[in-house]
Amino acid sequence: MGNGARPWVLHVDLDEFIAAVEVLRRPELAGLPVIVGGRGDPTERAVVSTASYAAREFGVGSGMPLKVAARKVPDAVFLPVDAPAYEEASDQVMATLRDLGGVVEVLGWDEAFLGATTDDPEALARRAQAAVLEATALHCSVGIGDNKVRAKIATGFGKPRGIFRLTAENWFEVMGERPTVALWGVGSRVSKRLAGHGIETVNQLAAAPQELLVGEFGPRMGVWYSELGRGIGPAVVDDAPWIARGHSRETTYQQNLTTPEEVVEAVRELAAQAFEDTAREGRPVFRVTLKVRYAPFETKAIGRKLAAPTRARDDVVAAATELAARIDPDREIRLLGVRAEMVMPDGGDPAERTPVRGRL
DNA sequence: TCTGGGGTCCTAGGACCC
DNA sequence: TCTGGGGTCCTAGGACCC
Repeated sequence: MGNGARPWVLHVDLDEFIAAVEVLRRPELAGLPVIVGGRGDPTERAVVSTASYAAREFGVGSGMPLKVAARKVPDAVFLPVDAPAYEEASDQVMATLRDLGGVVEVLGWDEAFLGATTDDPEALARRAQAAVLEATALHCSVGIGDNKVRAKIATGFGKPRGIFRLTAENWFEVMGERPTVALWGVGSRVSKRLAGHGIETVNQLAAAPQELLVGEFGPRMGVWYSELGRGIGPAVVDDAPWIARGHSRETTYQQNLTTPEEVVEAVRELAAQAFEDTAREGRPVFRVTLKVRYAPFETKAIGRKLAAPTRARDDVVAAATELAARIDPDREIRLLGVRAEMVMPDGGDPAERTPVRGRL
């Protein structure tokens, strides 16, 4: 064989990342049900960030309300979220991956794509696992694919601590009979809309006429879902530094806000905080958006483009305050958020953007 | 059973202009 | 009295991800 080397996409995903970082600094917690979320108080309104595998055996998972988790595992260890600690561990992991010689595209605290040309992607995957373990004492799983979609989905079949390869060759064999919601980028809503057209499985999505999907989801998402069903997706791993389009601050109140005064005060505070995040980057704010969650769970967005881009805190706070007047004062408010956008939503050439969701 | 906080991107539809 | 077609910009809202 002259050279079987070809480009591969690896998706590296840390196992129970946040819980694992906590266990590293508190070894006595190893093997116990550990649940990290909110301020670590399971009586508060907050959700699970990560549960250790021991806790997952009781049915606890990310996104679950802490109160529910506590009911399932009353003697679990509940810990508060410590973002700086996870960022530090994450930085170490990413630096280790970069040393492997490929292109690293960071997706979040605990995952990254690794693009490399090799004739033995499994060997590279094992090297990545060993290097990360040695540098950080953290375990990870690796998905190998001929594009990002397949690599990302493959990782799930490798967990924990494993490696799985998913390519055009075994795509339908592995994914064909699975429900569409198993696809990266298809959630409960889209899977229900697909089911409305009789599309329940990946096989059925792959066979569906593209015009049908475009009619249902629009020109971009329709085409995207059609390709997703066949496992088709972008294969270019891009290590360009990530630049945030905007920053937001939001808070869920332990007691619902009930008076206009409380609401305005909260909005001003959140706006000032969101402004600080943008100011730190020295970029102007183009647009301000308010997010309101009325009890029990109805979300509204109220936004406005600024007359002129601004770098002044007072402008951002004033715009948010003005928008706050449109919040219904007769309803109970359980969450408020303010987002300051530094790039217009339609900024950039749409043709250059791939609708892969989930970038941190 | 009760739902975080940080993001990204897409679409529908109204306003406005020629 | 009845009533174009096309384009752009903007807001609201939806959906998804970690």
